Amino acid sequence: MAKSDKRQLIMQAAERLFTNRRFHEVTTDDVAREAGVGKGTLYQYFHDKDDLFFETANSGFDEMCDLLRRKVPETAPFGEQLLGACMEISSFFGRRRKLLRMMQSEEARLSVFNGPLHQRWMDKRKTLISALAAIVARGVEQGQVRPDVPTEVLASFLLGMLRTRAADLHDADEQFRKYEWVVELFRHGAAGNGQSHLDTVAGDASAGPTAPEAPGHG
Amino acid sequence: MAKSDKRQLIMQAAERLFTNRRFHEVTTDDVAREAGVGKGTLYQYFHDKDDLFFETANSGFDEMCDLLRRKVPETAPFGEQLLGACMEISSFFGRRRKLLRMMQSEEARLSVFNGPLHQRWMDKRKTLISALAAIVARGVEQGQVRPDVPTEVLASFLLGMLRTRAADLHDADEQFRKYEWVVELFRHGAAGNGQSHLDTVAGDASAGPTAPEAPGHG
DNA sequence: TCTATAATACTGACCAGTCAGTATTGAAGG
DNA sequence: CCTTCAATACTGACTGGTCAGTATTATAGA
Repeated sequence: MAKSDKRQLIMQAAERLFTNRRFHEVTTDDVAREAGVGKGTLYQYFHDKDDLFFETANSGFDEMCDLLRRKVPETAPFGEQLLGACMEISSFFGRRRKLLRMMQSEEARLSVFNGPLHQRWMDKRKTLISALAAIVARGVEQGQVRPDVPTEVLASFLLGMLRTRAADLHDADEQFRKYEWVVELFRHGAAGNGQSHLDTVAGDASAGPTAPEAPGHG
Repeated sequence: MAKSDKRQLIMQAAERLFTNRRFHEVTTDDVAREAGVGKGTLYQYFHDKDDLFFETANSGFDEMCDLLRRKVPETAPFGEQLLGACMEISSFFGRRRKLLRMMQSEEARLSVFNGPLHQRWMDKRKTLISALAAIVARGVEQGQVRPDVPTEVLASFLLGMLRTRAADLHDADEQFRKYEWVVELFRHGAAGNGQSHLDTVAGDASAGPTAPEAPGHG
């Protein structure tokens, strides 16, 4: 087994555990057992328990950036890109809801300090925001997005809305949990125009973002 | 000293510590010392360390609901209420940024489980959302908000946008951190109308007349 | 042989919660 | 006023268990 494989293996095990219990409720023995490796091996790949936790939480950004890069067609028109990106992120948040929680929790913690970890976290985050901002920028070029707000700011709000959809609307009417609503509200706001842009979508149940948790762990 | 005073005292000390370090990095000895009480006293007012943490994080909702109730005029027109509510919440998130983080972190944790604490948390949260939803409902009545999305859903997105503003836009251009932008984007979306509603805020807006503006918050 | 690993034993720091004892309060009686 | 007493609030040293990280040994593959 290659080195990187084993590192992956450990992080996956860590994710299964850390997403279901708090940091101090998961022991390194637990992680080693779950991963099927010796306890000492953890320390070959990670400096300490904190490092393992951080790396695990941090990995979510890489995965999202990957998704956007692979799944969103680079040359599509703005509307299509926006919808595609939101679909991918929504789907990710749905599949990996617990990882999202773990990321939120870690981000909340790190934001209090100014250490090197905070910097690394913000860099990763910025990469994701930039990817979204690039799409928004196309919207500006094509005259579909207001040019008077920085694209990064709009991208932050968009990501925030997707987060809200995934995290806070779990009990809301399924219809309004659809990611298309996020796009609709992001583009046209709550005032709307008295006419939903989602006529073709409202009754359609094909969207996937409400799928059950992927890395389930009893 | 009355009983409730001491309880307050302990929670304030707990907030100071828990907002700067993680749960497992704060000892009950720390809290007792910070509060200036004996360790045993903690256990007179809180069942255990978890209880103390929960109560402390949870208190933020009460404070926000209080603010909305006291500061937002009940009979004002929709636009004014919306702006007022956003100002109060933004201000709260600014003043108590670390408590916001603590709340996020706790919410992230609780959402993984289905215990009674989760229920209590969600109830408190719902109270806040309902208060916002009531304002949004006035907007619907007055024809200023689209009637095809439940007010609670819109309220969730609004709260999410305020959260994004407070938590994620800390490095953004100060101009776009103004809570008025949240209101603007919430109402009219990223597509805008090619004309900012925030003439006094948007630096490049060529339109002259100034809109009435609430004072900036600290 | 050499390297990476699993398995597991070990240790020393750490800490939540307890409880026996102390301080404070307030009421009742003189 | 002072004293006594009971009830309540409070304290902090102590304990028993926990656990991160290290050391050791044995094994397997290159």
